[in-house]
Amino acid sequence: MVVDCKTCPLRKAEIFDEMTEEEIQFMGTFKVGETKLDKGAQILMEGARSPQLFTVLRGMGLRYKVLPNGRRHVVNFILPGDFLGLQSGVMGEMKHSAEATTTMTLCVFNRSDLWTMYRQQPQRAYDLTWLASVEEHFLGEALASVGQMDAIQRICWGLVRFFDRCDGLGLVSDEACAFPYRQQDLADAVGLSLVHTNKTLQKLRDRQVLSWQDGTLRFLEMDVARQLAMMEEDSAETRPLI
Amino acid sequence: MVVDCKTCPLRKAEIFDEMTEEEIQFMGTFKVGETKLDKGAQILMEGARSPQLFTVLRGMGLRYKVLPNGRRHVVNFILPGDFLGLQSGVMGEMKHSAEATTTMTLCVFNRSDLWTMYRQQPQRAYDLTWLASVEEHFLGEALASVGQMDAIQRICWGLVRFFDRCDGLGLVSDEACAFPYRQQDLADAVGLSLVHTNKTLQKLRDRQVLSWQDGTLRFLEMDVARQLAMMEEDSAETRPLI
DNA sequence: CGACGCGTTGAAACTCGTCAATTGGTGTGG
DNA sequence: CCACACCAATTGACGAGTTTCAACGCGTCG
Repeated sequence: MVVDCKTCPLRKAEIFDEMTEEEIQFMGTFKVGETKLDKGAQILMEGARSPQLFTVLRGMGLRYKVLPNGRRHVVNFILPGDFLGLQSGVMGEMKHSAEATTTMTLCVFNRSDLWTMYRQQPQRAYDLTWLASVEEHFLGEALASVGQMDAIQRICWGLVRFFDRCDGLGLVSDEACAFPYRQQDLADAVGLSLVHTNKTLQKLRDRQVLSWQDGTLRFLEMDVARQLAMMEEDSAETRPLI
Repeated sequence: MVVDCKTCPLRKAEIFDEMTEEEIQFMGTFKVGETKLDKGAQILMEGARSPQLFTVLRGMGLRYKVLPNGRRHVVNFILPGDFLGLQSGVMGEMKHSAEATTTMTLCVFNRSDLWTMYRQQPQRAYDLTWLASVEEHFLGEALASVGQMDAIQRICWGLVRFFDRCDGLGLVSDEACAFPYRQQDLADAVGLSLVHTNKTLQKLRDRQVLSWQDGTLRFLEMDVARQLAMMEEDSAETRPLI
């Protein structure tokens, strides 16, 4: 039942870089197993020193931080191909938590092998830095979005961003993609209250910009949504897959 | 006039990891020169493909993004020891701009030597990933702060964070540190309007939590400020210096 | 001297958060 | 099979927090 890296279905997605035979070979030895998680399960906990790193093979989840006052901020949505635990890998402990929103399957790697990778596979090491940089870039955009936009713009931004990521992974069919989260999750991601998020979604539905029901997200007027979100057309740059 | 890596004054700061002789040696060959910038000068421009990377030797600045609607978000304040241009180094182009707030001196590296570093100095490569991870961590905190806190909390968060960074660099003396920015910069960093930032600062002054005048920041009640910012005591973890 | 940048202040308008109550769907136990 | 609890989505009302507009003071610079 375990997926062999050689035939990993994720690599087919257009968003990922090509990999050499040698790299695939190496990833095969790096991977030590798979984990299957039920929906709602915790993947990582803030402050934990997990000895393991993961790549999401199937399913969706979310990363979040909980503030001392009890409020939660959703840092990002987790999609297939995402690499989890890099912070604990290099910094010693996780700086945020992660949980499964749907059932998920994760490829498991040993943190202790990370250093081997840096010595023996400089290209893969470079890719890891790349990933961290991409994440930094994303968080920078999220920060600008939450800091400078109003409710409608932020909601559009969050949903368009999610849609584009799904698109790159080939998860969009018929102009629609799965969005298995609750309104509360979206609210915590863009820094709005649940009630206001709900009312803003209502406006976007009324204006025929998008629809979201039964866990399915669909943009009826993508160009309007992009304009509201102040995002360019998805650039379709490729990125590494670990 | 050019500082030799062997005698780099920055390395003395307690916040930075110890470096081996070999690493210092390598950095000496990696460094190709220095640049001095006047206040207000652009360091990096969003979208640019700079062939150079920098480490801040002296001075302060800020990183920011400009949104299509003209609004600006200050992503972070730039302090000595910060490494600039990693995104353009690994991803091809900068995802934000940076400018000097005071006069600055930068160590200059060639982007083309980065790959050599990955092949020959895995420890330094690892450090680069660490840096990107730290930055990601910081942005995650900023995101949670801007997304979930009110004005007083956000302002405290931004200023305490800055103060702690200065502290780690040995830039705090007499309980005070330099803060050479405008209120507008702080406002753009925490996602508030200039006017409201001003009034919130007034409250913090009235409550005797902090003072900020003539470019000098001082906390009169640091524990109150930390509580408002919902931050723990500064953990004094060390980090690599590139 | 006048222009300009930055900090400051007051008032009005508005966005957004909180409180409260309702609906519909789902699962569980009697 | 129904009663009940529970969760997510929804809606209305109200008030707090923030933004925007406008004006003024102060210092610097040409």
